[in-house]
Amino acid sequence: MADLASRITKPDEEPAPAAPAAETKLDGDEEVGSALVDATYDVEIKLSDLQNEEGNPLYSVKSFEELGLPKSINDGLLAMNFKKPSKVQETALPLMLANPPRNMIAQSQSGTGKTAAFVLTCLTRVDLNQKTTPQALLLAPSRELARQIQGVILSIGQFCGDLTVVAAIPGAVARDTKVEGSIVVGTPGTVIDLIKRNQFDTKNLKVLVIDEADNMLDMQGLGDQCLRVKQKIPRTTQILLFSATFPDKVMSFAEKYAPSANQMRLKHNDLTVKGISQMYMDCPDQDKKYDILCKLYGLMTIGSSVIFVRTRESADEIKRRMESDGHKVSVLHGAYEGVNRDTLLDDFRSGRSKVLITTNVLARGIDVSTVSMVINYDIPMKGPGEREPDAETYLHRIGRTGRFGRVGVSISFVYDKRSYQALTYISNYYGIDLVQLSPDDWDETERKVQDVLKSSRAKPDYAPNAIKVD
DNA sequence: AAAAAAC
Repeated sequence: MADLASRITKPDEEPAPAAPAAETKLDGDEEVGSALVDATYDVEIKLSDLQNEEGNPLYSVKSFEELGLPKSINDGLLAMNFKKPSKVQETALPLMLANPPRNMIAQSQSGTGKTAAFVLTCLTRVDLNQKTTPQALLLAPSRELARQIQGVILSIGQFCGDLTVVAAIPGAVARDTKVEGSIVVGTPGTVIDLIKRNQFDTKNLKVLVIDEADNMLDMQGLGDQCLRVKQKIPRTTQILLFSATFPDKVMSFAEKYAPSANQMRLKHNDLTVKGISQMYMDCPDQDKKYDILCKLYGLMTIGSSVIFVRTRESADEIKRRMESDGHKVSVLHGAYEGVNRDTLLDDFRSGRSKVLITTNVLARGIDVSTVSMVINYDIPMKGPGEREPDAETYLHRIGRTGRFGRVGVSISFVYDKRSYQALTYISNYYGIDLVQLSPDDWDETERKVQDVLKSSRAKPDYAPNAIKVD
C-alpha cells in the first residue's frame, strides 16, 4: 500500500493546482450504462486532505486494479461481478487505503456500494493469517444488517483462504466464549457485552467501521453504546463512518467520533436515487388504507415488496388481516428473536416469501435485489410525540428498492392533513416531485406502476448479484 | 403514541 499515492496519480495529466484549503466541489464524471452512473452529483470533498507528498490530488481511481489490491481480493470482486468501482468506491477507497491510515466519513446514495467499499478496506488492512485475533470490527444497527455485511465479507473474501468472520449478534455467538476471528461484525449491545466479559480482545483492532453511522451515533439511540466501544479500542484504530444520510444534528458528533476524517458528503438534492419512482396514494381515510393495501397486492408480487409500518403491533395486525383475506405475507420486527429472524429474512431473500411487513428495523441497509416496490403504509415520523417528518428514514426505506441501477417504485400512503404535510415536507427536503395515485382510478394506478417496473434498464457493471448469506 | 439494541 505504500505506493498507493503514486499509483493513483495519473502521470500523463497536467499537474493540478495546489488544493484549496476550503471545501471544493467535484462534479461526477460522465459514465455510461445506467441512470445511476450517468447521474452527475455534487460531491463535496475536503480537498485539503486529498493530496500526496508531491502535492498531486488524489481524486479517484477508475478501476479496482489501480488500487493495487491483493490478487485474492481482486478475484473475489470478479466472482461477485464487481467490474468497475462506483462513485463512492472510486473516491473513498484510495483515501481509506492510503497510509498512514486516516479516518473517513463517507456519504453515498442507497444501493451504490458503500458496503463493498468498507469491506475492501477491512480485508486489505487485516492479516488474515491471524485467524483468532480480531483486527477489524464492523457495527450495524440491526441483526439483519450485521449478518448481511458478514455475507459480503465472506463473498469478497472467498479466495482469501479460511476467512474467519464472527457475527457478534444474539444467539450467533456464545457470551462466555472467546471471540476468535480476524473480523467481527455485530450489533452494539452484543459487542459491548463481549468486551465487558473479556471475551473480545480489542487491542489489535486496526479498523472500526460504523455502518448507518448517523443512526448509530444518534445520542437518542445507539450513540452511547458506540462511544463505549470507541473507548475500548486503540487510539490508532482507523475509524470509518458510512451512511446515505448525515443530518447536521449528528455531523458534529461524527466529526468528534472520527477525528480529522477525510469527508465525502452529498447535498439533499443529490440524495435520491433516479431509478426509484416515488409515488403517493391519496387515501380517503385511515380505515381505507388497509383495503387499498390489499388491492395493491397484485402489483407487489410482480417482484418482491416491503411494507413499512410504524409499530410492531400494526405489523402483526396487518399480517393477520391480509392472511385471513387470502394473501400470503410475512412479518419481521424486533419482537422476534434470534435465529427466527434469520429464517424470516432468508425466506424473503430467496423469494420463498415475496411480501414482507416490517418496522424501521429493516429500513436501513438491507439489500434484496428483487425488491421492486416499497410501501410506506405509515409516513415515517420522529422526535418527541412523533411530530416531525423523518426524512432520513424515508430515504432509507425507499432505498430498499432500486438498488445498483435497478428500477423500483415507492408508494407512500397519505390520508389526512398531517400525513400529507409530512410527505410534502420530505419531498421539498429532497427537491423531488411525487407521482399522485388515486384509489378511484385503479387502471391508472396499475398503469403507472407497471410502466416503471417493465422499463428495463441496463445494470451497471459494478452491481453485485444477489448477496449470498451462508 | 416508536424502533432498535443486552441480560
